[in-house]
Amino acid sequence: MLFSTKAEYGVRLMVELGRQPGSQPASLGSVAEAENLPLSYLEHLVAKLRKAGLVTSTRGAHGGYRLAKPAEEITMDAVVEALEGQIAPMECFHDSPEGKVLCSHESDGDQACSTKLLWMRVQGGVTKALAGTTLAELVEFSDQSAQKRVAAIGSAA
Amino acid sequence: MLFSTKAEYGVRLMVELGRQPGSQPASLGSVAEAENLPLSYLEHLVAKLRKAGLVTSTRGAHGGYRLAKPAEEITMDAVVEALEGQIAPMECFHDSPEGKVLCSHESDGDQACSTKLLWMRVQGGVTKALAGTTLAELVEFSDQSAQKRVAAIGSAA
DNA sequence: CGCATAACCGACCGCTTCAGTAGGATTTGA
DNA sequence: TCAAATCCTACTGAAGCGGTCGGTTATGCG
Repeated sequence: MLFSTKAEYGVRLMVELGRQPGSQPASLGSVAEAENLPLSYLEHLVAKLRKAGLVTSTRGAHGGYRLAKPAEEITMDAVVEALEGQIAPMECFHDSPEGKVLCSHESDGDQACSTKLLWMRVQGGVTKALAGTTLAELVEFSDQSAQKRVAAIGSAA
Repeated sequence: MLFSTKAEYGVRLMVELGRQPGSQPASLGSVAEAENLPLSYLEHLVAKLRKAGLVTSTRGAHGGYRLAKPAEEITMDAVVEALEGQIAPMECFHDSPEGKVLCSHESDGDQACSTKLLWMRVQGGVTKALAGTTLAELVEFSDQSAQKRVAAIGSAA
């Protein structure tokens, strides 16, 4: 598996917040119930999202979480990275200060290790997919399928 | 990390075999030395590659491993999949009998879970990168950088 | 004020995988 | 026969995953 359930649960959590009308905060409890996920585990995940500045929280009664930005401005690379940590295909891959991708096997100069070409392409494919998807898209996507369900029930009745 | 060192080491191993002149078998020991990797660990990896039909082996003295097919016909999705197992972005993702990708959260009908769109795109990006890269490309890539090194040393002397 | 409701925080736990080691059995060329 | 090699199984320490639990703090409401 490329990603663990942390990404899965976390994305579902974000979508649920995105579905919330207005900017009303949703309690973790309600999210956990809606998505059928363990509340105490979600607490860990939402903490990461908060530290990454993707959600804001209000404490106390009737408190909860809401998106820190409009869903259109939240791309999924930020969400997944907040949950899973730096996204790289391989351990020896990290962003250098100049933003370039370097393999730790190329100690100095322009010497390239044999796998670099491959991981560069994989990295590109993944980040393109993640950065090219906004939370708003996922919210709309899930709304559509919900409407389908309602329509099906309606026509059956 | 998307992949473990199993993929890294395994790909390097395959490249090393691809660099071998003729169809001469290379012993694991020589590969381990060339790539500076633990021999006893490579044994596990090469076993997976052999079971996947990517390399063939000849036992006994002067034995070793060679590619089962020309490097041009070996795509990296097969290699990585042999080493890491089925490549899917998420646990709930598996190929259905008809080849379609299904999420186990959509129990029946056309109900889609909110994350499906995202993982579909990620899956597409990764498989496109892996299936679109042949072992021959990586061999050529590593040969080029080796030539660069030789040239650099030559000009320095 | 007091209480319920929530966010917060850290410790712990069983399980699986990772990365590697160890030891031996088997096959084969010289 | 011996050395070199593949092959196979079992084991291990460390780390991450997927939670659980208990407790603390903040806040709205009656």
